[in-house]
Amino acid sequence: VAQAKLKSASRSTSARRPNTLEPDDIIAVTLAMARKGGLAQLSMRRIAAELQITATALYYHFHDKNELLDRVTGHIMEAIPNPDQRLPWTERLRQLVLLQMQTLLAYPGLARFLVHRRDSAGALRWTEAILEVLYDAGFRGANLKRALATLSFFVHPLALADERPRSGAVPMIQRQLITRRTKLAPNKYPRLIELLPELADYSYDDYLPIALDGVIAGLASELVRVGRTARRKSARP
Amino acid sequence: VAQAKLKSASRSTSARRPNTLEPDDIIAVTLAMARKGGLAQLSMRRIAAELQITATALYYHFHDKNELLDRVTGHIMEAIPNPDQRLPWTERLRQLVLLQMQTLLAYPGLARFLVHRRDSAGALRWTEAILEVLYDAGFRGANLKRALATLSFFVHPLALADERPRSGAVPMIQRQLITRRTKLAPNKYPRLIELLPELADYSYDDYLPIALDGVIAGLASELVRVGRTARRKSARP
DNA sequence: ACCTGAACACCGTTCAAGT
DNA sequence: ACCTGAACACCGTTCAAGT
Repeated sequence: VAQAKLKSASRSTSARRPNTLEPDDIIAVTLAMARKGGLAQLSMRRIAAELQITATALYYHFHDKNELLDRVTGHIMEAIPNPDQRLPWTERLRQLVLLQMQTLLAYPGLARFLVHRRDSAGALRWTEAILEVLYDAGFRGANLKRALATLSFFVHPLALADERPRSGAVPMIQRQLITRRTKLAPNKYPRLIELLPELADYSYDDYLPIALDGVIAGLASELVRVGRTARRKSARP
Repeated sequence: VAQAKLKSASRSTSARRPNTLEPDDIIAVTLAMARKGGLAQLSMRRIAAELQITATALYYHFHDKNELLDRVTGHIMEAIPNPDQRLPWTERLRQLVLLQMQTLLAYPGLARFLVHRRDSAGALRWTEAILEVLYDAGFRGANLKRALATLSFFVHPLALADERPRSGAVPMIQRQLITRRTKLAPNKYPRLIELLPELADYSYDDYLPIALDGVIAGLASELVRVGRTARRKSARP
């Protein structure tokens, strides 16, 4: 969808000079590459090769790699649809955060870029989307800050990774690997060894929605408490 | 502390051949470099230069960079002290997680390495330390899994970064940067612009303990609910 | 205006060769 | 046993030169 928009935009602006390489073409190609292998795998030389130009030519259109990635990640984050506004805010927030996290996992290196460049288009879009839901839910002032912070600290560990996992469900504690390791140091990880049978091979994906529900429930209880206090205050005078 | 332990270990094993470079010497030097600039800044060539050898010499002592970093990060994570066991488990967990997070922030790139190598000594130490507290608190089986998962999803966003921030308190939403950006696209981030005055310049560090308390409170309520159910079940027959 | 080519200062890693 | 040196296949970026 985002790619199609880019293609038509470049075509209309380059109507007079059809064979000229436009910045939007570079972004579109980079976006396609990112979809396949994530951000971390992108290099100026690889992008240039895909475009059949030299790497240094890219520097004519963009000041540096960050500027190009800023544009690309902006498109990625803007492609995340906003959940239906008529849903209860808890469900709306749940859907939004799951979609955002899915996107961060689909593009390894994206989360790191957004944190590194907190003023990038993608980072602002992430914030804006969450603020829309929180505001409609009734969060204001200090509570809004707190809610935004709480959601900022809710990060899928695999969003830290630079490679896309080959299997769908990534086990947090992989019995094989741990067993090999712990055999080398049997008295270093007593609890881990003892609890391994009940912990082994559980995946992040299984517990993501559960953990998220916990976070949202916490936010909801904050909001209710604030609402009660506000009503009491306004009723007194 | 960890460095002193390494030094003496290498001295005792190399008593017969005092001028020989030991793997522990390499680890000690790498550890010192990591303390100054984080993991992300370490390269085989830089480590070798500090040791006054060639980069390729390192490959005689370690199979690859990951093996060296595995050892180094193991020492880093093992240097985190376990909180006093006599404390209430909620306080114990709070102290542990704050210390762990402080360590991850002190060594940019460490969090990413631990996620990338979930069977590394450092990653296992992280898990072991948390399991010790959760087990003593009374978490078992599915609840233990859930608690561990919940804590896994609690990640400081700046742990994703590769550079240590120069200033102590890093603002999540920096008024200057955002204002510059949003002026270029005034109708793209309506909520962000509207709420900027009340959101601006608040730091992650201010909200970290608050967010953590929320997570721990959630875990505690889980534990209480489970305890009640178990007592009811055992009282019935 | 738009792009190339050479160059610089980096990476991780392999491998034959030296002592 | 322990290390060097050359080499390979990469990086991001600058800058003079071409058309």
